[in-house]
Amino acid sequence: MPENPVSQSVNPVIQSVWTRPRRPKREQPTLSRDVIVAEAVKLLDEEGAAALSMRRLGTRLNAGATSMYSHVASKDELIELVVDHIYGEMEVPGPDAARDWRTAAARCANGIRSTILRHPWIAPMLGEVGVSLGPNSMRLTEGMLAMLEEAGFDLEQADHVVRILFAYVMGMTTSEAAWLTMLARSGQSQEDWTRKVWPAVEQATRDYPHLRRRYTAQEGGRSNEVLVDNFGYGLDWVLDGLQARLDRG
Amino acid sequence: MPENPVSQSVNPVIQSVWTRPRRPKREQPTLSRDVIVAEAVKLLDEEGAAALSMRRLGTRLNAGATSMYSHVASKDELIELVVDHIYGEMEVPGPDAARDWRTAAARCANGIRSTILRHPWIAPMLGEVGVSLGPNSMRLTEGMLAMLEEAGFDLEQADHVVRILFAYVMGMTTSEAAWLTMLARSGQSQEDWTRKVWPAVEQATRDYPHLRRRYTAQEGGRSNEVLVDNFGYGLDWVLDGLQARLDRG
DNA sequence: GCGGGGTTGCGAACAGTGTACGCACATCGT
DNA sequence: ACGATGTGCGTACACTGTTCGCAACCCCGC
Repeated sequence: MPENPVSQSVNPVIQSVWTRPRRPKREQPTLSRDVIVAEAVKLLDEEGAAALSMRRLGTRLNAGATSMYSHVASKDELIELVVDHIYGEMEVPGPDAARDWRTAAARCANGIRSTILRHPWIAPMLGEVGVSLGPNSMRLTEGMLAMLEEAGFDLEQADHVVRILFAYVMGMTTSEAAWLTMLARSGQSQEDWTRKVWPAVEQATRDYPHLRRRYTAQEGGRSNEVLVDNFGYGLDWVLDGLQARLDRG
Repeated sequence: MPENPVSQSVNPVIQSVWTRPRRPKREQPTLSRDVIVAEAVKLLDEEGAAALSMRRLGTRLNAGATSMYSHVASKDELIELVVDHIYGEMEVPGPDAARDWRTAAARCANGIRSTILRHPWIAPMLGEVGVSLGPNSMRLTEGMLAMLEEAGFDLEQADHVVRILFAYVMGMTTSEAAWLTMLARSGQSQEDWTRKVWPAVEQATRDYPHLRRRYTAQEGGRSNEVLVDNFGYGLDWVLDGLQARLDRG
């Protein structure tokens, strides 16, 4: 029988138009921006930035490779949405936080830091996306600006402060996130990894005594508390400067 | 005459073994790590990060697509080399800078900033590469550490300071670089671009009065001086905190 | 009822990617 | 003179993002 040349795709032997399984009924639009973005975040959390491809995302959603393009214009746009989704996880300073703006700012900074460390793949994306008009990112800066103005800064000062604060947090957290992702990619523990590259470090620091002393001092990698302390120090310095500026008028 | 089909792959008709042009004589090894990295930097400067592909790089070097793999293990490794090459453009504080560590640190920070802004594509790469053992990156941190210890900080403090300072500089400069690259990609001037997206901004800031006031206040984008001032403020704050810590012991 | 827009899903196809493999050749140490 | 070594490169493979056109479904006006 049937060399039926109707073959319309993978399997050249097609039984008949009548026996061919109909496409599964569409109960309701299964795809939407929200579920796409949510699944992308899940994929990124589980497998990292390199694993995000439209095809993989599609199969995870039981969808075809190109089915997302009705809801999202391009992969870059998807990434912008993902970034704003993560902004949405960050805590916004409430309106009454101006009473103690200093702890409110520190709290917000720490919140941003831990959000990024929960999704370390976001750090390079933040560098590529830059300033965005996403609603969540705007909510965050709006909250910050409002709090600072309430606390006595004028518009320009508050603008500077927000920029400086965010820059510090992003810079500090980006390097922590890079360390985390490299560790995750190697699949080893901190101790294993440092033990493994130790000879290379020793050889590379041959001509750099201070660096060598630094590495030997903190052998086995920085512990989490050390990192938090380090983050807190710099944050305090920035907030000190901020306070001085506020007192000065 | 000279339809000399130099290629034997594209054109299946091969005249003869004898008439086939011999491969051009190799005068001397034309490829090396250095020329590859240098050309990669040039390509990145001219066309941005998205344009860097092994094939394009190869053709720019009059080489085949895969000829670089004798000198460079992978594209990721090439990027690490490129990053360290850029580190090499940054000014390292000299040994006598400890006399006035504050201006030395500020000078170094400004140097890092302007180097990054000269190569804005590097910002996301710094986020992906993280800490590296490249010689130039080590020279820089070694110089910083040495200067700070000379100035009176102990090892641990100097470590903190370097990390905090770099974090601030990277964070601040990354957002500036992102703005620059987006501008370059759109091919428009600051004014054109802001004018063009203004309605979108106006609509997006409907519910965010502080943000809207901020945008309207600095309409037409931040000028260069404003950016430098902004960078300098935060830097001063960080250095103030640093100074206080030094005075306290 | 019953068309017909408009939207959503998707298979195929296209141009372009990083890179593994193996062959041709040049160079060099013996 | 001859193998060992290392460099250049054509080919090939598995993927990538994205376009296009077609099929199926929804809803809305008749």
